[in-house]
Amino acid sequence: MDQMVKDFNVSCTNCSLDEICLPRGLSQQEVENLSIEVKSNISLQKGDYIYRQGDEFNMVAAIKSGSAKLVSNDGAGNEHILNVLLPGELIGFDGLFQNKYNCSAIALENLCYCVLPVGKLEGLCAKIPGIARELLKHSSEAINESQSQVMASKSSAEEKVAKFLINLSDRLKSRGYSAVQFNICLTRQELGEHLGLTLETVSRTLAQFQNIGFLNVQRKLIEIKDLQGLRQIFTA
Amino acid sequence: MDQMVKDFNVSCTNCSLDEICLPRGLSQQEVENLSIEVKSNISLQKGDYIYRQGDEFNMVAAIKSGSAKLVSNDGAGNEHILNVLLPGELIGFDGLFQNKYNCSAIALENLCYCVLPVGKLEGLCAKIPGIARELLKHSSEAINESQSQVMASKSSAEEKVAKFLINLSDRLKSRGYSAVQFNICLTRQELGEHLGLTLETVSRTLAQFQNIGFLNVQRKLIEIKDLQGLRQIFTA
DNA sequence: CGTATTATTGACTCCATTCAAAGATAGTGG
DNA sequence: CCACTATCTTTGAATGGAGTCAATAATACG
Repeated sequence: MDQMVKDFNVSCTNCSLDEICLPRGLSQQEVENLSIEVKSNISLQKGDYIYRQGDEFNMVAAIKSGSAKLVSNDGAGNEHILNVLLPGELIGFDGLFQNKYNCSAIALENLCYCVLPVGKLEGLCAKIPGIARELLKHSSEAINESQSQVMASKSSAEEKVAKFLINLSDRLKSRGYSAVQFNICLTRQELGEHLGLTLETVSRTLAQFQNIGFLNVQRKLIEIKDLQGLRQIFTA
Repeated sequence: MDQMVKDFNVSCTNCSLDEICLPRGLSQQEVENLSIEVKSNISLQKGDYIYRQGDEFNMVAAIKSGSAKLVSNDGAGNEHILNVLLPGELIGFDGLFQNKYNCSAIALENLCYCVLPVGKLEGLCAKIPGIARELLKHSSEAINESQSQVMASKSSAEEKVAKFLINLSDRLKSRGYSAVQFNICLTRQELGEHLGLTLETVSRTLAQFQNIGFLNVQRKLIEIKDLQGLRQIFTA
């Protein structure tokens, strides 16, 4: 018996991340229109690139599972980890300005992501009323995020590490993961590159938090034992 | 004799800043459509607010003359100057995400600006094909700017001050002002709040640059005597 | 002219870096 | 399974750059 064949590709319309990803502010009809243009579930292994700094800007991507890092090289040989990305988060907006990516996106573990090709963007903005607003909103979120990082850069090592852990915890929680136990997929070196500290200082600060009783640290596995205490480090 | 009365309001169509401001990527027809919605030439005095942190997001603004600073308060009493704004630069995108401004914009001297009301935005995006792209591009530029500030925050006091001066010099030059002599409208305190340094360190670093022969410093008036030398501080 | 604000300069302190060494863990191949 | 290696992490000691505290100087402003 003939039957309509359902497309089994996970699309935006039935994605569990639709509340935190691009579709969050769109109507069901709009999401369906968006869904058609999105290439979903591309998978990568640890260390693989989603895109490279300097590459021509050709897509905006959404992390579907796993995590990634945004790495920027300033030309003088210094690498900085701009951000760590979790499922539902969008990347690539930095490439719009000069039509090439301003940083590299690299998988920190096995990872799936979706792609919105840049060629479809202008058409989508015309066809889907809400999409321009949502894209701008996501950009605005990225601006806010960068700005709070700039502000955090003035603070002490303890505050930096505490803020990073709390921020990660909050974001994991809002995605349905445990807020108190998680794997930071970064080495101490990478944590340092993200926070503007040396790897030794990161190590010492984590050890200190463990001694106080705020954390249990086993290499990359972090257990937050006193979220409140950790929070007070930078609200005090 | 009856004659068409020309509107003498300076509008986007005949603004000298059209190559660096919002209209930069739009066709003449598109700029005319944009121009209708833009309220131009609002003037302020030193210290006045363009908008305040926490205010409802209701417009994107473009500096027309004079300069402004973006100030963010982190709630723990720390103020940070996110950026200094020059003619032709757009502000307010940070407000899109949460529908309220993430920082305050304050005039550093007598200042004129134009306003694009947020209510007109969605309509404009639909009516003017290029406008969504241009807005996104400006957001992307803001992201890139913030990201390079994050990276710069790791560097030494000398590098920070040198980068700030070079950056300002470049932007002034592209706007037709002198690249080698200008008035930084910020106090040492404010410079410090922008660069993540104390006012004393800023003062000492400027004095040092003067001793080397890179600068002539007379309070807020800066003369760059050796742009090349200044540049080498952070390219070396 | 007097006051408030802003800027400079010096001496001392402290936090994070640097340098160094040793320990822990994961992965590989015999 | 163990040995071997590479990578990552921890910890200690010494150093240094920017912060802090304090006093003075220069400028702006009513």
